[in-house]
Amino acid sequence: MRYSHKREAIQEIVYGTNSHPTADWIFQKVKVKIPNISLGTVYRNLKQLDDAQLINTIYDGNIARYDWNREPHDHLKCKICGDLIDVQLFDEQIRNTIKKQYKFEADDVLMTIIGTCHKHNK
Amino acid sequence: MRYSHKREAIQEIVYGTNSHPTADWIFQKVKVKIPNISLGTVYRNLKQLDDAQLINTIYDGNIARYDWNREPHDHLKCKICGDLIDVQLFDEQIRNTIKKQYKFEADDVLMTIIGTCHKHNK
DNA sequence: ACAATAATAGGAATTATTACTATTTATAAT
DNA sequence: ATTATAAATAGTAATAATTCCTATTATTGT
Repeated sequence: MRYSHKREAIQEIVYGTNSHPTADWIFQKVKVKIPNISLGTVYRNLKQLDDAQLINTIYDGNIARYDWNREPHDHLKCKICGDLIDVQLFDEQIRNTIKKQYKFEADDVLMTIIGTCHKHNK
Repeated sequence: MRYSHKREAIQEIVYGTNSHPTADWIFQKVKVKIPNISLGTVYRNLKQLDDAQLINTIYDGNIARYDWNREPHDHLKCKICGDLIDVQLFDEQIRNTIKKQYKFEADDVLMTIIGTCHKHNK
């Protein structure tokens, strides 16, 4: 993968937020610094960064979000405000159980817990 | 929700497969029985059936799939053949841990394990 | 400096899904 | 049974997210 000024800028933006941004959000941000960048370039580079294991792609409903956090982790999704919150659950335990119980070679455990976050406590 | 011949046919199709079909797959199937049905009708009725808790919507990457199985369960997704396999994991345990550890009122635990299914064993 | 080729802009194409509107249909009231 | 009502529908347009295409530009090895 050859160096590119634009890919670097895109990566910096993903690394600079905890908000699990969408491609379009990243596009809006990067456009401020590099006005002539195109949305296609953002998508292409996000894919390359994902392939290179530099970022992570999360599917939230039917929209892709991007995450700098490469550690195995899970998400709490608040059904009220839509926030995605990072949490660490029992990854290794689950992986091993699955392998034994279901004869399935597990690479990755994707877990999203839908509910209501603490901001909305009555 | 008023009775509809088409909704009944759509529901029967979802209930008649374990393949977690997409809206378009369902549309192709129902069209054989009811040739003048439209894709919009399929989407509208799938949404109504989901709202009425008669079926379940699963987001697989960024495509919606539908499932008759309303029991809390999880999925193994084979990265080679794309199959989604139903499994039962530790739902209650996870739900309770999350509630205590993260102050998050969990309604639903969505878990997908990415890996390689037994069909592809070398 | 230059050649090879990856990266890009800009826009078209694609895919999944939702929205709109005139017409049809289920069903409740007469 | 007839009629009134509002939900359901077909057919199509619109939208949203993403990918594809092609002529041009930029990076990098020599």
